[in-house]
Parts: sequence; C-alpha cells; structure tokens
Amino acid sequence: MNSKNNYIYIVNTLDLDTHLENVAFHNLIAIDTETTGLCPHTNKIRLLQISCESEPTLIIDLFKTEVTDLLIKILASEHITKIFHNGIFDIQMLWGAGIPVSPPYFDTQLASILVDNGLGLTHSLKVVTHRHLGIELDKTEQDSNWSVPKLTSEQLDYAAEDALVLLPLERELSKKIKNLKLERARDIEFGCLTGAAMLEFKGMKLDLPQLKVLQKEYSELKKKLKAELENSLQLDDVSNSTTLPLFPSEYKTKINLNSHHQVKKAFNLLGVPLTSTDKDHLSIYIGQNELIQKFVDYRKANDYLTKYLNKLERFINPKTGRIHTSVFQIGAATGRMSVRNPPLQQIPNNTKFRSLFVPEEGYDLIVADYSQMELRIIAEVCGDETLTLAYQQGLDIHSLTASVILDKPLDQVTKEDRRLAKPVNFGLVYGMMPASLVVYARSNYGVAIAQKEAEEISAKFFKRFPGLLEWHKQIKSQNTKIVRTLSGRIRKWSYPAPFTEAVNTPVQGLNADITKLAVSLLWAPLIKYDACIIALVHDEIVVEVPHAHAVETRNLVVELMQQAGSTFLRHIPCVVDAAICKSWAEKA
DNA sequence: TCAGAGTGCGCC
DNA sequence: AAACGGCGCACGCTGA
Repeated sequence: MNSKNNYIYIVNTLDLDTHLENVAFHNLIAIDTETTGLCPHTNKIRLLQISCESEPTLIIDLFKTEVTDLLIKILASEHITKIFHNGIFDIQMLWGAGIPVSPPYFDTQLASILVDNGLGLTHSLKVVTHRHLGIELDKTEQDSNWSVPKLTSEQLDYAAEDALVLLPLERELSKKIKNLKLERARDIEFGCLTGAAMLEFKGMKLDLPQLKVLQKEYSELKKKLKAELENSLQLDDVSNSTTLPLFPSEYKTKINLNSHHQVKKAFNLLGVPLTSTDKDHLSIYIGQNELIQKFVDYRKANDYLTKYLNKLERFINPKTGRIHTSVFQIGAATGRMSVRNPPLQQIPNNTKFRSLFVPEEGYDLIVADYSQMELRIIAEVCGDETLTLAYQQGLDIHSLTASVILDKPLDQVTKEDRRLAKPVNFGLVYGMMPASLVVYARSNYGVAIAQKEAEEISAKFFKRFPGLLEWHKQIKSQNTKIVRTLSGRIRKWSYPAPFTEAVNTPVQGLNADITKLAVSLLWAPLIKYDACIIALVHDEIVVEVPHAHAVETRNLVVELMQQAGSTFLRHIPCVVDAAICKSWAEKA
C-alpha cells in the first residue's frame, strides 16, 4: 500500500482545525500515535494520526502544534468510534499528553484475538493486517527516532499507513465478529478497555519502607535455611568411602539448592526416595526427614525474594511514584486478563505481602470479590438440580459436599469435614481423577486421602450431582475444536479440545466475561467519586477512592459487580464481598 | 555460547 | 484411554 500524497502533515495550529472540521462529520475514525517511548508518564507523543473514510490521513505533529478544543472534542466525542490497534497504549499516551480521549472504541488487536482466540497466533498490526487483508506493512520505521526535529518522508509514510490500514481492518474484523456471533464478547472487551487503561495508567502505591523490612526478614531467613541445608545436603556419597577427608567441607562440592536435580540426588543419598522435588512429592516425606520442611521453606523464601521482594521497587515509576503493571486484556486463551512487569496477580495472598499495597494519603481501598464464582458458574452451566437448589437456598457448598461424601447430615458437618470437601469440589468439577485428588488434597489442603477413599468420594460426589456428571459426559462426546462461554466468547484449538480444557474454558472464561463486564459498568461511575480500579485478579476488583466517598463507592462496586454477575447467572445467586480497607490485605 | 524446553511455584 | 484449568517468572540444564 502506498500512502504517498495521501496524507496531510500538519505542523501549525492554524491548519489543524481547518482539516479537523471534515473529521468531525465522521462517526468512525482511525487513530494511531508515534511516540518517543512506551511510558505515558515520561514519554511524549510526536505524531497523532487520524484517518477516516474518503479523507486524506492527517498527521499532526504535536511537537509543533497546540492541542485545540476541536481535536479534544473529536477524541472525546461519544458519537465517534475511535479505531485503535492495541488502544490501551495509545489511549494512555493521549491521557499522558492531557488529551481526554474516550469511548466508543474499536480495537483491532482485541478483535483479532477474539476471532482467533486460543490458536496462539500473533496479533501485531503487521501480522493481523497480513492475515485479514493480505497486505504487507513495512514496519522498518516503527522504532526509528521520533524525537528528531525533521522527520523523514519514510517516517511520515509509515505513520500515515498505520492509521489508514485500520479502516479496512475494522470492516473485515467486524464482518468476522458478526459471522462468529462474537458481538456480545466484543462489547464486553471494548467496554472494558477504558477501565483496563485506567488501571494501568493509575497504578498502585507501594509501602516502600515496609517492603524493605520484609525484604530484610526474608533475606535473613533464606540465609539461615541455606546454610543449614548446604551443611546437611551433600552431593558426594562419603558414607561408602574407607577414608574420611580431614576437612570434609573442602572435598565436598557445595550443593546448588536451586537445582532440583542436585536436590533430588542429595535427598536420595539420605534415603529419601524422591522422584521429583516439587511440593507434591516433598509433602509425602515431610514427616520423615526434617530437612524436607526446611527445604520447602527455603524454596518459598527464595521465591518470595527473587520474584517479588527484590523486584518490586524497580517498577516504581519515577514520575508517578506508583507501580504500573502491563495489562494484557485478553492475556489467556480462556479470555482472562493477564498482567506482567510486575506480576501483580500473583502477589502472595497473605497479610505481609498484600499489606504492602496501600492507598494514597486521604484515600481508601475497596477490596471486592465474587464469592465462589467458578463453582456458581458450573452450577449455572451444567444445570445440576441439587447444586442449583443449594445455591438458591444459600447453603455452604463445601459443607454440602462434605455431608454427601461422608454420609452425614448437613448440621453434623465439622470444620475438618469441610476442609476435606474443598479439594473435592475444586478438583472433581473439572474432571480430576481420584489419583490426582489424593495428591491435590494432600499438597494443597493438607488433607490425607487414600486412593480407594478418593474413588469412593468421587463416586458419591457424582451420584449426588448427576447434572454435573451428565455435563462432563456431554463434553467428552462433543469432540469439538471450538468452545464458547455464555457470552459467546470462543476458544479454538487446531485439534479436538482435550476434555479437561473443554470443561474448564466455559467456566474460567465466563468468570472473565463477568469481571470484565463489571469493569465496563464501573469505570465511568467511579470517576464521579474520583475513584479508580487499580487491580483486577480474575474475580477480585480493587478500587482506590477518596476516604469521603468510600461508603458510596463500596455500595456501587457491590451493586454493579452483582449486576454483571446476574447478567449471566440466571439461576444462581451472585454474591459479592466488599470492604473498605487501608491496604490490600484486609478482606470482607 | 545461547536460545529454548523443562521444572517448579506464586496467584485465581 | 486418560485428563483440573489459566497465567508470569526464575533458573539450572540441554543441545545445536
């Protein structure tokens, strides 16, 4: 595609409004930016390109042009759909430049992911344009220097083309969305986009002094455990040698505790027949050798340090003083969001770690989450009568399962019984086999079950929840390469979907749909309270809000999360727990 | 020597 | 026939 002579390069403010007047009549415009870097808080927009049907592409040089009221009016207009590719980036860059762009949006990257979800395809503009339009884009100028005083004609051509191509791309992707009946999923994603951008843009505040306290605590713990383990775990089998070395430590090769290979060997030498060193296997021998527990503790301390405690500080943005994680709005094949750098969805869920995340002075956090969302979704999707009735009656589902598998009345179920039931519920609903349940219950819930017992539990469980069993059978018989959630969102496979994935996807995926719908309902009303979503962890939403508005905001969050949930849960009550907190650690 | 698969584990 | 799923990240190890 040659866009030469098909763009207007605008370098002074007077020209800008003249050319924008035509744009204002359109209801669909494509937007792209070229920036001096990737950070909306510290980098700048050099070029803002606007393209619409039958008009030359406008390339606005923001180093030479003032932002006019008309430009703002267009970008903030609720009558004009703005097409972006990876809009979460451009939107934040515009906000960073003080330009209040707002929906409606069409994001060609999100659209591309939606139509080919799960196949592991690339969704860069270059690849998407080739896949859907058969057009080869030349991206050689993409990483060129956009700060130079005089841009080259190659740079301007490139800038124009990237915006221009979004128009046919939108048409093609809209057609495919319609053909695949993905309109509902599209609306959820595009509606959620602003909230996702706000989350990333706003960031989270970290209690840095407390981080350092925790870092020191775990460094010392790790050091202590490391010394003890290195002393006791040896790689060379000295027990068989006839002569002992004078100074054993000088002969020994010091063990690397981060090498599972070496650790396995060392424990084998001590008579612990490990076949693997993951915590499932280690937990078998935990009472047999005290070094097992020490090693588990070492791993945890090491993990906490290398992944979180030693890493978080470097993510604090110099301009905002906050942590801005990278959001991938459709980051998982199921439709879930993922975030990275840092992985804020994987911060250890204990008071020490979660209390590191705090509101600004004068603000509170609203920590809200869906109660047992996945199990409720399963009840909705499989339609099992017993499960449905239990939720409708407000019964505790883990206690119910405990009574089923232990053959005792509900009112005689103890806390211990309930603890046994949790891994049974979480495992069996997704098709876990008895053998795995044994390991899963021991390793994650400290519950000891024998193989035979697990088989009986499984049998009783499915006898009592026949709708669930029927649902599993139905999925097994389907042998399909495509699975949908109730919103219509799809996940594709290039081969018949494995049973366990086919079971999990509509559940995990609908949870994502519901949370994203909640975000799309929430972000605008939150603005009125100067409140903002700052974290999403699949079924949990964290909002930062001025203290004065905390109560109304909490009520609003609960109401809209429930509304989102009830949109899809038609037979099962949707329960949201929410609390006003001084850190992420507190819960409802 | 270096990319990449493998192991392991944090969260939901 | 058999199977709980989805992520991001660290790091020792392998093989070209």
